[in-house]
Amino acid sequence: MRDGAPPASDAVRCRFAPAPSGSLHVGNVRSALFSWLFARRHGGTFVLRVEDTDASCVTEEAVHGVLEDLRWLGLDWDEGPEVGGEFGPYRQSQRIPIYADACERLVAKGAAYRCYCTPEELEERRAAAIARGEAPGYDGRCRTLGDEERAAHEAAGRTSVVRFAMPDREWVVDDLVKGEVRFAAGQLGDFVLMRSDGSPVFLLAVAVDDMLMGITHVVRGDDLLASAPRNAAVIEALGGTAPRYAHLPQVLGPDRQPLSKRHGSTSVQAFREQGYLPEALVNYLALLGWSSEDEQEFLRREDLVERFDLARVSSNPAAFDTEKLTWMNNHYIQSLSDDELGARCLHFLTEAGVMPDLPTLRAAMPLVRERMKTFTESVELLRFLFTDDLEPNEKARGLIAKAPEGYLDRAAAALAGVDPWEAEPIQAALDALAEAESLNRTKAFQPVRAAATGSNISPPLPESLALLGRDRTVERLKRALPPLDIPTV
RNA sequence: GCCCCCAUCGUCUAGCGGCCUAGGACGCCGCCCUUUCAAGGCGGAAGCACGGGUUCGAAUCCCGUUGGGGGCACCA
Repeated sequence: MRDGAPPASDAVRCRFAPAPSGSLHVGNVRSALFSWLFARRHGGTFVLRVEDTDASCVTEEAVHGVLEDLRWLGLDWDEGPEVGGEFGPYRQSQRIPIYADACERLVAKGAAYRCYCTPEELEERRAAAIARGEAPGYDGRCRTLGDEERAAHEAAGRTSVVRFAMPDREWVVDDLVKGEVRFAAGQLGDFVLMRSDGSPVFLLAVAVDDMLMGITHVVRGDDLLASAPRNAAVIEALGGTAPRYAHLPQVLGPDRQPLSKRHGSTSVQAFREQGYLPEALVNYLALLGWSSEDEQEFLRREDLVERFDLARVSSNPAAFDTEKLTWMNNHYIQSLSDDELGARCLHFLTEAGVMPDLPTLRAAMPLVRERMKTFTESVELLRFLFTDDLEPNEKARGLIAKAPEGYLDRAAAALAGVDPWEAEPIQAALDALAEAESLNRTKAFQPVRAAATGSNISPPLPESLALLGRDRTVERLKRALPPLDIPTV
C-alpha cells in the first residue's frame, strides 16, 4: 500500500546528514544504511552532508572518522565531502551565507519574524503554559509586533532571534514507515531559525539544504519525527516542495534502553577494531528493523539493494543484539578465502605484537576459520605458531602437571621419529603412544597440546604440530616442566 | 503537564480476518559427531501485554488501560 517508490521519471535523492562525531554509532549507521539502500534500490543519488554548524566540537579527525566508517561499510556517496557535486558545498559550516539569505527571505515575506523575548521571559511563560495544561512551545508574542514596538525594542538594545511563524493549522506527515501522523493546530509553536548571534539553527539549515539539494526522500531516526512538519513548513514557506519522510524506529541497547555511553562502545570503529567484518555489520543492521520478503537472513550488500523496501520496515524499536552479530560475523568469516582470511588475521596479529611468517599463517587458515567469531580471536588461536615465548595458561599447567610421570618426554621421543612430519603420521604416532600408555585420546592429547601450544584450547592437534615443525614441537615437549616446578600460589 | 510513536518467544522478526495447534533466526537446553575448542547435524523449552468491542471467525480491525520510547530549547 504505502510504497515509497516514486515514478521512474523523477530521480530519487536521499541523504545522510551526520554530525561529525568521530565514529558513527550503530543507530546512525542503520539510518545511513537504510537511506543508502533506498537510494540504490531506486537507482537514485545518495548525498552525504556534514552537519557541522555547531563548530565548537567539530574537528577534522571527527569528520574524517565518519567518512572512514561509511567507506569501510561500503556505503558510498555520489555527492558530498571529498567527491563534490553540483549542490555543494556539503558541509553546513560552509553554507552559512546561504542560511542567512534564506532567513532574510522568510522575514521579508512575513514567514518569519524577529523575536525580542528574553530567556527569562520565555521560561516564565513556558512554565505558565504547562501549568495550564497547554503545549509549552513559544506563545507567538512577537509575531504581531508593529514597526514601532520593534523599533522600541531595538532602541532599548534588546537582542533578537529570528523565529519561524508556524502556520497555525493541522499538519500531517505522510510517513513512509509510520503512516499518517497528525499534529493538531496549536501543537507546533514558532521555533527559532537564527540565534541572536546570527548563527543558523538546525531546523533552518536542514530545511534549506534538503530543499536546495533536491532531496526527495529523507530517511532518518524517528526521534526527528516531530521536526518533520517544521522542516516541511520552512521548505514550503521558501517556495519549495518538501521531501517524503521515512522515520525509522530507534535502535536500542541490549537492555532495550536508548543507545548511550552506558552501553560502551557501539561505534563502527569499535566493531572494526574488535575484528568484525563490514559485510556482517551491514547484514546484521539491515535485519534490525527490516526483513526480506523471502525471510532470507544472509544477504550481501547487493542482495539487500535488490530487495530493500521501506514498506517492510518494522515500526517498533529494535534492541541491538551483539550475540547475533557475532554469530553472523563467524558465518562471513567462514565464507572468506584463505588468502583473504590470512590478510585479515595478519593485521590483528601484528596489532597484538605477534609477527607471523606468511606461508605458515596461510596454511593455518583452514584450521581456524570456523573457530573465530571475530578476528581478535585469531591471536589466541595462532600465537603459539609464531612465538616461542609462551606463557602456558592455568589450565595448560594443570594438564602438564597431571600427565603421567615422564609422559611428555616419551611423547617427545615418539614424535621425534615421525617421518614425514605431516598431520597423519603425527596423529598415528600420538595414537600409538596413547595405546602404549593406555590413555584415551583426550588424556593423551591434552598434555601434548598444553605443552606445545601453551593452552588447553587450540586448533586440531596433529595439524597444529605439523605447522609448528618437528624441532619446535619436540623442544617444547621436553621443556615442559615436571609437576614439582609448578609454583604454588 | 501536553503531543507523538511503539507493543508476537529473552532478542531480531514472519504474520497484513479463516492457511496459526502462531513460522524462522540468534541465544539457551539435550543428543550426535569429536583429541580440546569451535563448526556442523538432529531434537527441545520459550511468545501474540491487559480489558472491552466489531465479526460466523481476531495475533491480525476499532476503543480503552498498562507499559516502554521520543518531542515540546537561542541542541541536533
